[in-house]
Amino acid sequence: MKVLLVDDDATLRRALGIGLRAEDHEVLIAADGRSALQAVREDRPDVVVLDLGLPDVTGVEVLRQLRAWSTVPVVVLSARAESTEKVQALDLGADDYVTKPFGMEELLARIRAAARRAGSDIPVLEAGDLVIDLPARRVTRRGDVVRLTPTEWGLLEMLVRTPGRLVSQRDLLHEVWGPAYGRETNYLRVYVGGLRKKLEDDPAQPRHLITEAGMGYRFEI
Amino acid sequence: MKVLLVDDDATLRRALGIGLRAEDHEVLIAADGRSALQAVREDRPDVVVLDLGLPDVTGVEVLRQLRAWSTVPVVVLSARAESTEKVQALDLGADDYVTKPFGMEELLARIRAAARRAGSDIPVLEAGDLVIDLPARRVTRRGDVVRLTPTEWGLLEMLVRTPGRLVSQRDLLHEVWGPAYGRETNYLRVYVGGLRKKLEDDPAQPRHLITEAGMGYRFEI
DNA sequence: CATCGGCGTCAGGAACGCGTCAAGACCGGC
DNA sequence: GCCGGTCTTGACGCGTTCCTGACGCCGATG
Repeated sequence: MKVLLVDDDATLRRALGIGLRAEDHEVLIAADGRSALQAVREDRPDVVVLDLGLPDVTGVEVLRQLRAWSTVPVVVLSARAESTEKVQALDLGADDYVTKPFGMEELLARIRAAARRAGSDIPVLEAGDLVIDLPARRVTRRGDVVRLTPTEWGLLEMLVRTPGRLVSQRDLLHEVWGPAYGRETNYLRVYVGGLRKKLEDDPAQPRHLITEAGMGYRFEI
Repeated sequence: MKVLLVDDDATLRRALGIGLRAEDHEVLIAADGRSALQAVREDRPDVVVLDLGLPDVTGVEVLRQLRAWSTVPVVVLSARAESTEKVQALDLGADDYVTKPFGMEELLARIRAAARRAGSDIPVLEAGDLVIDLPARRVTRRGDVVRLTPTEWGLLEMLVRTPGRLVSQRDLLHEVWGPAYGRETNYLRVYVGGLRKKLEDDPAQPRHLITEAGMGYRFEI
């Protein structure tokens, strides 16, 4: 599981990082709000641990911007137990709120809980005559199984994880082909074409795999 | 029979473990919810004994997660006799609910009962002219018994436990050959070939043991 | 109207993964 | 020790998947 750790305190980062890695999580680090937002967009972590006391932007502001487009579970850390801030954070879509000082075990537990809650949101997605079962890795169209190659799966999975939402070309390439393939948009054209041929009634008039010229693609239910 | 024991209390684990092993069960241990879910996925126990008072996630949450994809019988242990929690657990698919303190004999009986009930739930899987009886470790094809080697059985069992669902090469190797055989996909090719020869009408055109190139295999009913 | 950038399509050829086979190693029972 | 069954291992052919470049279309731009 990928965990993004947003905190300006190097000591705390180090301690949490050790604990998280001990549980086989992949740990990403961001020391300020700007890079935190960038990291969520580019690396798609499964959970974000966000300290409200950041140097540049307030943590609350980071959370607000994040929630404009992402549903990634966020566990908020704060030195203050003040009710107002806590309410504010939870209203903005934080999944949990942990007050310092806290036990490492408790935090790890809350992170796991948040990730698990989020992970079981959409087991199968139905879109018209398509049924997309992500955990089973199975797509059916009007009841018939559709066979996809691994690359086609990676692309479809990335799009389907945020239905209706635009996913940039850069992020798609980053996720499916790796960070090095920053601007090879021809891959995308070829594979989106392949997916449309397999999934759409009329590949020339796609209803699900929508192009946003110059930006990316979105999966429309 | 494989029993997964999920409890954070080492004393209780030890006591139950002795009792279960005395009845010729194979006992697996998990001390928290996360490893419990992992253990069910990877080791496919026949019964799960789940203590609701776990350190990380609530036992109820573990149960909910589990039921998203597994039908393994679960016997719940709890210190509280509160009706709400009990109802909640049973609603989520627990097969039995045991309140502490309990007698060892009682618990063992309930475990046996749960396993028996579950065993008669899906005793056999019928797929075309195949009948696969997991508890009896027996496969028949058009009424004739098919002889399988231990490795072939392990592979088939892993695939058949989640019909229609893709099982990754990694998980198959992990379960049948052990964690060390992370990328020896040649084993899989050889043994899937052997199974097809024994189970499929036309091994070159398999209808049940389906390959998903680069990803894994699935058992199609 | 001409140009340009972005998208969709297609069709090789390369690279990879899969199925098969057979020889040898290993391990049990006798 | 011998024998049968089982598992491992490597090699080979073949089909699938992936990459790559070329081309046409379309809308935007000047």
